[in-house]
Amino acid sequence: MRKAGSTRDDTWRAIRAAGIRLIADHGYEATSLRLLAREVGVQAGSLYNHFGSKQDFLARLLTEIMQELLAELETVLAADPDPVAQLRGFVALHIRFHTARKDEVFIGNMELRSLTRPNFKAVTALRGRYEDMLQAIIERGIKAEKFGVADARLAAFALIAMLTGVCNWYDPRGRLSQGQLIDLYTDFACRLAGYGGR
Amino acid sequence: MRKAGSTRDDTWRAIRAAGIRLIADHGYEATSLRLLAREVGVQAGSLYNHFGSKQDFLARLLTEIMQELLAELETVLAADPDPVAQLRGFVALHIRFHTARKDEVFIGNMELRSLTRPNFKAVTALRGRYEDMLQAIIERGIKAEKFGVADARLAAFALIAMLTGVCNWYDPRGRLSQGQLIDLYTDFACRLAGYGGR
DNA sequence: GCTAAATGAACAAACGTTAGTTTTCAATGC
DNA sequence: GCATTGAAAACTAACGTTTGTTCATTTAGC
Repeated sequence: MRKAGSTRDDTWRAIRAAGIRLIADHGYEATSLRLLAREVGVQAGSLYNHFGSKQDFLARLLTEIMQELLAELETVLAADPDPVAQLRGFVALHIRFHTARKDEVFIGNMELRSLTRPNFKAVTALRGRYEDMLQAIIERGIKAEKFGVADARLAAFALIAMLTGVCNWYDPRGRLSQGQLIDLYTDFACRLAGYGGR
Repeated sequence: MRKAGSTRDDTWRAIRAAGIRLIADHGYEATSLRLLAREVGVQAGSLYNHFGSKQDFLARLLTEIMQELLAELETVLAADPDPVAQLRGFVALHIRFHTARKDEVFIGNMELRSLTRPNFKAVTALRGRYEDMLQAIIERGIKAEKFGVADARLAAFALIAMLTGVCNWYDPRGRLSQGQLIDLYTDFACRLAGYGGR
């Protein structure tokens, strides 16, 4: 049987959207395929027309997220070689991404542990590149005598952790707008990097 | 049947230790009571002599952790009323706690979602008090004209997120010692709070 | 008419939890 | 100091669900 007006892409998008929401709410392990299927409006077995296994599904979600984040970061960095501009761009991108696509980023941080070893390695490799890119910005800023920190790698970790925290509490209807958040966090980031100009 | 030389407290400590390690490694949902029991050297049913349910067990772990962290913070704050000293004390305590008891803190951050509503509310209330205490330090620092930040609440969130990040990657055999970490993060925190003296 | 997407039923395995039984510990009375 | 006893902590076995996944079948799209 095949549903009227159903195409591969439409169904996949519905599965993806429901999966992200359910996993963000209940966690990967606690999200059963039967619940996911019900949310999509389909039987559990039908999901296997769209992924090989539950584990494949998670790996695909997390990989895509990290790849998109990396691609956007590369665009930002290509726009201006100046370390100060790049740090500002990094903060703005990170906050925008982490507020606009909160659920996806949230599971990207929380569900790494649910990946099998090979999938885990693949996704954390992408994450490692992201960290390395921020570290490189900071190091070039130090060479250019714009930034001043004792340990660029630790500063990168501290910055990312600080910025990523927003996806734990951000509420679009909350006290602060996305723009305000970017401004405030940019200030924090510049202070942390030891940037005098601000 | 009762094992030779087994007392309530000994077994509970073993269950607690194994539970923390297993949940930190695989997550709460993915940690079965049979695996936990095997690790303790006991049958699955025997665990119910020590907790009412798996959910009770998790709630107890997370509550105890937060209570201990809060108690230690209160001791630190009582030692010196000066906001600058308190901020330094906060950072040192937080890093010490998050490196020495990495696994416990890790599950304290990750497994909140696995708590039932009432348990969740109880634990996040404790966490809220922790955040409020840091916010209060910052606000008193601003009044004393030692600190300068536009938004004390956001600064508190940013600080805690930054510091809590260490439990995601800290390795006791890693590049930086606990003492070095505290020094470097204290510097970051002071910068973030806009403290000129440092 | 061929392929692709959906169905519904079934699978074995694993889950949290309970019940009844057995063994040990610790306190009591002599 | 030794025997008795009640409670505590462990065992084994089983329960009813739920889980991820498979398979043969049916139907819609190109």
